[in-house]
Amino acid sequence: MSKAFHSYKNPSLAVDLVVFGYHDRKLSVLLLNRKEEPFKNSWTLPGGFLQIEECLLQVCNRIMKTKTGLENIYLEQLYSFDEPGRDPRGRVISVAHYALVNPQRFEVVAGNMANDVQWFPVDTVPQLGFDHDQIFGQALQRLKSKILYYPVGFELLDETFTMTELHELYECILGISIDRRNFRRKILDSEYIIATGTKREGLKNRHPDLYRFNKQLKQNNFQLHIPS
Amino acid sequence: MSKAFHSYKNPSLAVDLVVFGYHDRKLSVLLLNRKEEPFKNSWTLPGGFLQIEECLLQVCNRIMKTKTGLENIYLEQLYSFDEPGRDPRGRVISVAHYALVNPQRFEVVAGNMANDVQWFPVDTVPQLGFDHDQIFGQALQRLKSKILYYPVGFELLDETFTMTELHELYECILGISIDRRNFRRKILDSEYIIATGTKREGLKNRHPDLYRFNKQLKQNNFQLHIPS
DNA sequence: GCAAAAGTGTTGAATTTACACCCATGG
DNA sequence: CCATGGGTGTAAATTCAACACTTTTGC
Repeated sequence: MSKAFHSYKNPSLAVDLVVFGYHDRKLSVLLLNRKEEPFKNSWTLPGGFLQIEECLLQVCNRIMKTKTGLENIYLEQLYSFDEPGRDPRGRVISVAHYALVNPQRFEVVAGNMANDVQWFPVDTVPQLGFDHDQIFGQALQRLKSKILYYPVGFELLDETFTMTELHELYECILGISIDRRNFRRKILDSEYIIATGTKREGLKNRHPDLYRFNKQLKQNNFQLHIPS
Repeated sequence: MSKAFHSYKNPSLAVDLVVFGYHDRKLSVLLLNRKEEPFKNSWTLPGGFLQIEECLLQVCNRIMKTKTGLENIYLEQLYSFDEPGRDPRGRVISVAHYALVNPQRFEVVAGNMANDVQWFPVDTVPQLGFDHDQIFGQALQRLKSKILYYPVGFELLDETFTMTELHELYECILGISIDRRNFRRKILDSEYIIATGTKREGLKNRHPDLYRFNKQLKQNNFQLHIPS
């Protein structure tokens, strides 16, 4: 290594996670109640520091597992936050990521660093510690944009789902109402989903068709238009 | 500070810049020829390490100035790259940014760290050192997507410009041909540009109207559709 | 047979595309 | 007066938006 390479002091590098889940027809985010200062007893995003040998996705997965008990979930890098005062303990740069989880399939567990772990519907999120309000807002914005042209929503549903469930998910995330029939046509034309040939049983009304996400999708031919 | 806060060794934090310029009807990128190992005499993106007290945009601006002589240019964060082997000197995580420059308005100068600084048309970029091929590719992709819904292209042109110049810029960046008349209508309807009322003089044909970017733009009402 | 949710199709409106003519300028 | 590039409009095709009836099921 060159001498110059060592002559820099480095800020701490962290990761913060915006974990979205869809539960009871509500989009929620997973928050931790901190057991220690700073922001003791405040709600914050799960996060943690990077060890020298780890890569970012590894850190994310480690934090997921140890702080919330979740494993094997959809993760995407969001943005790096570097405001000098963002962490009162010192200079910390955080590479924020967001994750999409189907909460039915996982049980969340508070790790020993937190008093509590809880899902908050996105419209009832309390004020968060650090700059996590900003990170959360940006993640929500990203999710809203991305769902319009990429089938990211399927991560939030079960393996198979009905058209109505997918429709409600879109309305919930975007916060608008979308014509049921136009939505169906749009989604089916895009070939993002495939009918399984089976129907959901045990409902008191007509049994709806079940679909699954088409993983062998060649390309993005989906663009949902939202009325302004 | 808590004890835990100090117990992490931190990787070096760097910034790499993909500087785009538009010159002679070509989209170009600014590359540095390295004077030192690693990748001595190879072309790379300009980049540098973050000092403990700097924020990311400050680093970008410092590198711009010292390595290329450019100041006061459009900058946007792209992505953080963290492959463990990406820098042979050790563990370096790079927060890549991209920049848009009007090369007419600036003279590029090689800093004392580089043999040479040069604009390369994006379709003739040589193989780059580090993982800079990947960073460059991702930046180009981002620029192509962004120009479809955000008036980012104006940073590459002069303060005032003709419709034809803007049209050619779009065709060049997207690598497609766009109907001149439909493009004009789309752009004018979006109110992204304002006619200055003056015309470009001194041409041998009809004098075209000059426009400027509308900086008091309320919202994004622009969406360029590209035929698939 | 009735209430509740799911499946299906059509029509008018808006947008996009394709395309051609006239105008201003310099030589 | 002519060659070159710049300005403008219209008609057809496509896509989007709005909307209503029929089917299946459990009770």
